[in-house]
Amino acid sequence: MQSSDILNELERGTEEILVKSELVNKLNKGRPLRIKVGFDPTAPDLHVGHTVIINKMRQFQELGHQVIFLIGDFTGRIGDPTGKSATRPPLTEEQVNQNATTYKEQVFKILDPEKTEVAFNSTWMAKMSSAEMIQLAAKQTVARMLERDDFSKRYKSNQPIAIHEFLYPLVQGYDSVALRADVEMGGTDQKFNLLVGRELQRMYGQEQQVVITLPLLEGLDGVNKMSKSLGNYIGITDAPNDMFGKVMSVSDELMWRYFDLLSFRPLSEIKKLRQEVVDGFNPRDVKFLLAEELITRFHNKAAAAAAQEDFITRFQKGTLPDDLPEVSIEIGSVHLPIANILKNAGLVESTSEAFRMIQQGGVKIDGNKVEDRNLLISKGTIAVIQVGKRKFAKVTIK
RNA sequence: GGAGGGGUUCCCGAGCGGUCAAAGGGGACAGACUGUAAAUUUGUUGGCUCUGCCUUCGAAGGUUCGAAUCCUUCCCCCUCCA
Repeated sequence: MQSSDILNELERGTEEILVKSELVNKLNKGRPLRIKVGFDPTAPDLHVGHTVIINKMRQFQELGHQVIFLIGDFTGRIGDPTGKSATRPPLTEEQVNQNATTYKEQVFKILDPEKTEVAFNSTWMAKMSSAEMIQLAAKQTVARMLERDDFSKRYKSNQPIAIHEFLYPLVQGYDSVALRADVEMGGTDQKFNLLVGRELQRMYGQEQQVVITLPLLEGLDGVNKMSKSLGNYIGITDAPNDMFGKVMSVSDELMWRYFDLLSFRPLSEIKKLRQEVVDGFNPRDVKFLLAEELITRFHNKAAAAAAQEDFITRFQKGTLPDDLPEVSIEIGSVHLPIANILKNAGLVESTSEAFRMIQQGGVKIDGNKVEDRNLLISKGTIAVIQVGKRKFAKVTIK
């Protein structure tokens, strides 16, 4: 591959490369570059939003570079300055190790384990003395810290900023010094922290790392960034059917964004698909392709095909899938009102919710809408109960 | 240390003695329409042994026939001055 082609490949899907000419110089050195990417140890359940950067890491690996998967176990104790929570309860070493294992299992679905170095920043940070920490803190000013977008916003709008939050970028930056990183990648929200790494490296007499930022992927709602707490994510360990459903529920607009950031298809092919949709091809079927690609990546091809078939029988033809979750509940008496059955089967949160669902016509037993909210279900009944479009179970009443 | 502002249901935010399970918005969920898309539209959004009852408005006490609303103490958050 030509070096200009390599650069184009690396640039694809990135938000910003600071500084591009430095990256070119580094690439021309002909040695494997050290590519640092930090991860938070508290959230080891990855969703596809995280994979945007992991895909990029893989790309570097394929080009022969050294990827460092840094687990911020020390930083995790400080708490990232999101403004949401002040301090986090410290994780035990055991928890960190367990999370790290979970991480690896997931990440190695994309990365090559042979070419990945896993590091923990507590390795060097835990040894740092208070005096050294203060020296580190002395290398940046409050004014500089307030340049960070969220800090300045919070400061201006009278939101609290705790002192320790200033330490977070410093520690993250110091990691780059400790690892002698050539390149550090992160989400656009990480830009400030990544740049602090550059400055600290210079102050410690090292060659400065190149900073590459990648866009944050929007969640299923298309508005907020994908996150577990918002529940708008596609988890990479999600079951094939769930993944398929989630991809299908994404808006047409957002689908293209997902193609850009998650698909391994060449840009030219994506462009062609767009044109086909403009010419009248059903976007739903293009979404099928995306779902298929993702499920193949995180599960396998057969699972992808099965999920698609299941989806078609379930939603296009309206029949129920074969592998319904089965629930059996025991009741004390001869029969129980439907509301309680729904609650006991875990199909609704409360009997009040059950009543609401019935009232709104969202409850079906063996395909028949339940009209009577006081309907009694007798012992020995076996029926497929459905609440809304997505929740259903084969319920056995004992 | 001083002065002031504030804590309301998933979130924002009204309410400031009864008509308050608490306006309005957001989100979410359900129905219609669809392509499990968008847009639109109708409705729901504390719990229960459900047309009634029970528990909620930072916490605990108190005043009152009656408190989210008044009083006391406590806890927490923010701002300004020093």
